Amino acid sequence: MRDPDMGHPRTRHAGGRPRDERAREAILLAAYVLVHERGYAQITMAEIAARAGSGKQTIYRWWPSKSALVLEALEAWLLRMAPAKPSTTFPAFLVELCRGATDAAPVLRSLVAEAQHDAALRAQLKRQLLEPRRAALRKCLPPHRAADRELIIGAVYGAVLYQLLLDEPLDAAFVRGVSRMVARLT
Amino acid sequence: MRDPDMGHPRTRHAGGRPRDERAREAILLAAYVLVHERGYAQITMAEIAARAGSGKQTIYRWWPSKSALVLEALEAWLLRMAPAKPSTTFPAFLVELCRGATDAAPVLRSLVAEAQHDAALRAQLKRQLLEPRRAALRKCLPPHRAADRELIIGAVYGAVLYQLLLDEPLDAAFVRGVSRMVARLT
Amino acid sequence: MRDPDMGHPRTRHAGGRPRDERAREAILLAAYVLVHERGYAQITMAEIAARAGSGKQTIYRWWPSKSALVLEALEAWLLRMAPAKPSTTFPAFLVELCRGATDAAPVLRSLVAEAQHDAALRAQLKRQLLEPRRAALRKCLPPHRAADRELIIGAVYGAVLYQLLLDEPLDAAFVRGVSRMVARLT
Amino acid sequence: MRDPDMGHPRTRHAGGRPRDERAREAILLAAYVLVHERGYAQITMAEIAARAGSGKQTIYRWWPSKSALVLEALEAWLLRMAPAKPSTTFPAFLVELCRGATDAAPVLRSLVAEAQHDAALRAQLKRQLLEPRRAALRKCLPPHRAADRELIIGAVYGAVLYQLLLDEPLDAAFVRGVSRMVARLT
DNA sequence: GTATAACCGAGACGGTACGTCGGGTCTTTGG
DNA sequence: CCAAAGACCCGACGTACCGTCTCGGTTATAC
Repeated sequence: MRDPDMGHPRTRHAGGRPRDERAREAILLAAYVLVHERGYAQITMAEIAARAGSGKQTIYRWWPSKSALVLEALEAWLLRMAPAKPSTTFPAFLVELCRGATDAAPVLRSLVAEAQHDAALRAQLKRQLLEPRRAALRKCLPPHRAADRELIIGAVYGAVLYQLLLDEPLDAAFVRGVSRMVARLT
Repeated sequence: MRDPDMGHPRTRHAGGRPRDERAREAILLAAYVLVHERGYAQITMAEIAARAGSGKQTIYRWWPSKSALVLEALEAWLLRMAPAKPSTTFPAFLVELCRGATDAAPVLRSLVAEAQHDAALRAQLKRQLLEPRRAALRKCLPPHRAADRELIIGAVYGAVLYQLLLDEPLDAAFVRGVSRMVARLT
Repeated sequence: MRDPDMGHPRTRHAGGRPRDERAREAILLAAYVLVHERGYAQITMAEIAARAGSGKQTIYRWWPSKSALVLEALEAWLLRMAPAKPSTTFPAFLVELCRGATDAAPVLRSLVAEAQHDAALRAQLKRQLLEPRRAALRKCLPPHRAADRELIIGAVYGAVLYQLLLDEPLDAAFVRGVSRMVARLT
Repeated sequence: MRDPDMGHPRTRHAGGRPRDERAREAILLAAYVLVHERGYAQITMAEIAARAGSGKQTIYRWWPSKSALVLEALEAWLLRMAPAKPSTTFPAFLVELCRGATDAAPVLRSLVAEAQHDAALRAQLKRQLLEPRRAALRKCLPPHRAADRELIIGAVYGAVLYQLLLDEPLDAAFVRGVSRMVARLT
């Protein structure tokens, strides 16, 4: 979202008041926190605006919908939480993944849920959230036939998704089990 | 703590007009068909009532919410579609599972989505829909250490869930791949 | 309502269970009391039935609508309260009228109100409630030109209606004033 | 206890989109016209909103109930229809009154009806609609003892109310009759 | 400076669905 | 056939939230 026009280090801003970055951050934070606390469906745009000390229009000026806002709020949060250097072994990767997923669980779940009635959001979710992480996982696995590798990746993310969506824990036992399973497949 | 109707195998209906079974079935069918055709979020309770030739109040008398209704609608539909005898080998089971999941995809997705904002529905979904199918899958797998077996089951259902929720196909290639993967794990 | 078939001292009752007079009276009383206590609009048919210890259908079997029921309930009550012999002088008549109207005020008001959206009830109200009382008043007035007499009657009932509907008292002062006014007109 | 906006003759609109006066007028007009055409009970808030090209919420934002809305709609209509200069003789006043009451009959009746289940509306009706007109009538009558004068006023408005609520005409004959009656009392 | 333009908070707007309520009908069991 | 019970259809209610529009004001560049 907000692809900056490719080459201009700062958007040219040809007159008019510039965007208020403080408002932007306050909105993203408010969206994340509120959805985390009470769940996507319980939160209204008016409430996010009020918490961020902004007006609703300021939100709709920059994000097309509630779901797009929450998706970016999640991305921003993941970015803040990202480790200095990425994991390189599978178990380390999985630990990191499970930790992040557990922390952001309510938001993540809400987004996956919302994406089920919105094909555009679904595509965006895959492109912006999932695909980069699939790529990261790919680097942690030994070489394989491509089809097999993608299947394993699907099984790993699927298992995580299952635990996440059905209230099962993403704990150390889960990590150990999946790691062993993956080890046996490679 | 004694069953009050004293030996009557079914509750005897103690006065008042009995529940109209035809309305019940019409409502469940309408809910399933409409959600399947146009998607959960696009369908209103009023529309389901109209299609079923019933009043909204009749729906709310028996189901507490749209999601509870759609869950029961899905169960009723699955019951109608259930094969005469259950599969016994893993690939046959998976084929059957993928076929059912593909047919009911819009409804299934909606329910998983809705369950993300509703812990009670989530529990009900696990208990009434998932757990029986996990048990069925368990019978198709060779004996294992219990922990490993549950993990494999989670990976299989997770992979299916992933494909289902993210618009990926549950096709023959997927079935072959997962079958091969499971074979290597056993 | 329920014009008794004129000549049969008891309806012929050709087989089947006879009407339960106790239920009829309980319903009329419940209707009157409840409307008197809480007002027409606040009372539901279900509530009247419950208070009367009857079913809703028993009400609808004998009365076509809520307004018809309340009208008959009022008539029954007025009948019970009717004095042994009718007044013959105007002031005595007016005293009696004001007393009855004050006692039954909530019910009377509700009926006049309801009659405003229901032409049939309006006609019935005039025919069954008002016309007999206009006739009674006519007898208390000295002879006049017909047109003048009807106008005076209209002014008297109008003044009472005004006080009744607008929360003004139908007290001794009112009676004295109207009596003096009528005296000057005759 | 000082007017906070310090000399500004009209409230200064302290932020936010100001109330849309066009919507306000459209709603009042729609309410009046619809109630006039089809009757209070047959009209729904949704219908008024649709006819006014507004949303239901916009109505509920500014009026607490259908009856309050219709009362204001009637007042607005009476204001639009008000004659340039008020009548000064009683017969002229009565003609004017009967004409207005006949024109607005369906709306007026509905309001009186509704006021019977709502003490607040009843008070408002008396204060805003009736009291000013009683005062106007007072000026058309020759001096009297106060108690007698109020009684005459009550009888006149009562007679009009009676005709209005019971489907009797407010025609020339009525005006002549009442005028004659009042003449004899003065 | 002053004009212009895009921004900001606030909050009213049109619209859609919600879940509830009550009127009047229908369908049981039982007397 | 009547009575109690209670489910049924229908349709209006008042509320909630979405995403848009419109104010008064603010803060930048452009002239």
